[in-house]
Amino acid sequence: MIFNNNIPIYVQIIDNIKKEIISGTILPGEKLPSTRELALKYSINPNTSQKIYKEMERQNICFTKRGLGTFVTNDIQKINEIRQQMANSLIKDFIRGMTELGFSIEELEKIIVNYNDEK
Amino acid sequence: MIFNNNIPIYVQIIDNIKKEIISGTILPGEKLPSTRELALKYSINPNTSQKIYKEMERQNICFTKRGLGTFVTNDIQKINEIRQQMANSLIKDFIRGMTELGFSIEELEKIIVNYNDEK
Amino acid sequence: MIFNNNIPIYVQIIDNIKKEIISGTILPGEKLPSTRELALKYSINPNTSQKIYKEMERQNICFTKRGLGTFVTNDIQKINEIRQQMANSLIKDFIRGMTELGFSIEELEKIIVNYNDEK
Amino acid sequence: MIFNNNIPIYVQIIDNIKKEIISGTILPGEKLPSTRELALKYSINPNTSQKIYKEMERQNICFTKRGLGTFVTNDIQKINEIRQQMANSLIKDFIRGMTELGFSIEELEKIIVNYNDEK
DNA sequence: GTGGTCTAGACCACT
DNA sequence: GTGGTCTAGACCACC
Repeated sequence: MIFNNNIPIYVQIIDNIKKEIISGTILPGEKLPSTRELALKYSINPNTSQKIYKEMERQNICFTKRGLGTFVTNDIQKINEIRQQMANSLIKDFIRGMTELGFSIEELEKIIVNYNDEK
Repeated sequence: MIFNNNIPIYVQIIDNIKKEIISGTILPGEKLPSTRELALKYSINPNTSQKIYKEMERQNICFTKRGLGTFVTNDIQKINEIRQQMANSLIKDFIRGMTELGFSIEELEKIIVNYNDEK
Repeated sequence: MIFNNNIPIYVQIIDNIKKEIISGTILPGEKLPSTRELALKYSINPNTSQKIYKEMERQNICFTKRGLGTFVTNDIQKINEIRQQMANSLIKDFIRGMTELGFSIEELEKIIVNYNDEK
Repeated sequence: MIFNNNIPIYVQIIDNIKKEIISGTILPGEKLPSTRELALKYSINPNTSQKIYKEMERQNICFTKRGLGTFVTNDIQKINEIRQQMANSLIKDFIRGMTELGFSIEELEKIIVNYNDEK
């Protein structure tokens, strides 16, 4: 994984893990890698792994069982909620940004449709 | 102007000025405020103004005449190019983000159309 | 290091570091001194160090790992390219300047040869 | 004339006029343009013209006759001296720069010879 | 008055 | 400890 230097690494990895959870690559209730494994996987410092799980726990995306590891939440509702949150944030940013650049919603529709056709 | 604490002030102001140029609030070739004026306008330090103009110059958005001031580029092509660049970046991020969350392009179309209707 | 008062200190130091990289005093991929160390080394303000590394990064001479430090590029090709660029710029300026003063290329050859002999 | 933003305009113009004198475009004893004419010619501020002549006078390149204008020195020796000065400065900078980049004098000879052949 | 450079020093997030 | 940002304020050359 290549990191964008302007966004904290831990935020980028959290985002990545969230997407794996939402897309089903990681299932609800599944055990996440240990902090050491995570550190190896992403070539980061174990301290950063720690920070990642701590922050995800704070967001109720996962929970820790002492001596067993960190697990993805079982709450499917919560997972859907996260998906919706992330989507809304993307949509809002996109539309706000584009209208500030002088694009109308009608133009945005065309752009999306054309984008589909190009592919 | 209210600043988002997670993004450097100078980046936010650059974005703002770019939008003023794109929207025609500031015309091609027009003189931009002096670094001191800019500092007053946004309640920032003149050093930050300096950083803003230097970075914009690096992006060929403006140029400097020694002792006279900083001016928006006369190159209208360049201004259009910036608008397109900013738009493309927004579009790419949006579509990539949404598809990673499992949305299809068709769904994106519906979201945009609905967004329009809601208003 | 003694600074020439007519050229910004940060430009002179960049030039110096570039030469250290080209000559192999600093190796590709090697960690550069921290901004604070650089500040001490050259008796400059840490802000000036910052400016130096930022500009060098812009020129793809080095890259930054957050919280770890600034490193010389690993791209040996790039380093050779910089050497060639710096050389070409010197050659061009020299020949243009001398021909403007009315020297022919033949005369330049003689000057260089004599310069060698004088030593 | 296109100015390099990193060198004072007045220095660039002085350099340019010196070259015109050395190359014979402007003859010894010839009247130079008035400050106003010079300002028009180079699209600069008359203050800058003033500064240019003042500095050239200081270097004994020209002299002023009250009410008549500014004239190039009649002293051909002086003109040759300036030529030699400018040349020496170019040569010194070139050789110093190139040796710092690791080029030997022999290589410099080849570069100059090849440069000739390319043309 | 204008931008460019620099110092001094602070605060922050990241590793 | 590392870089990144920012403030405060100074000095300079240039136009």
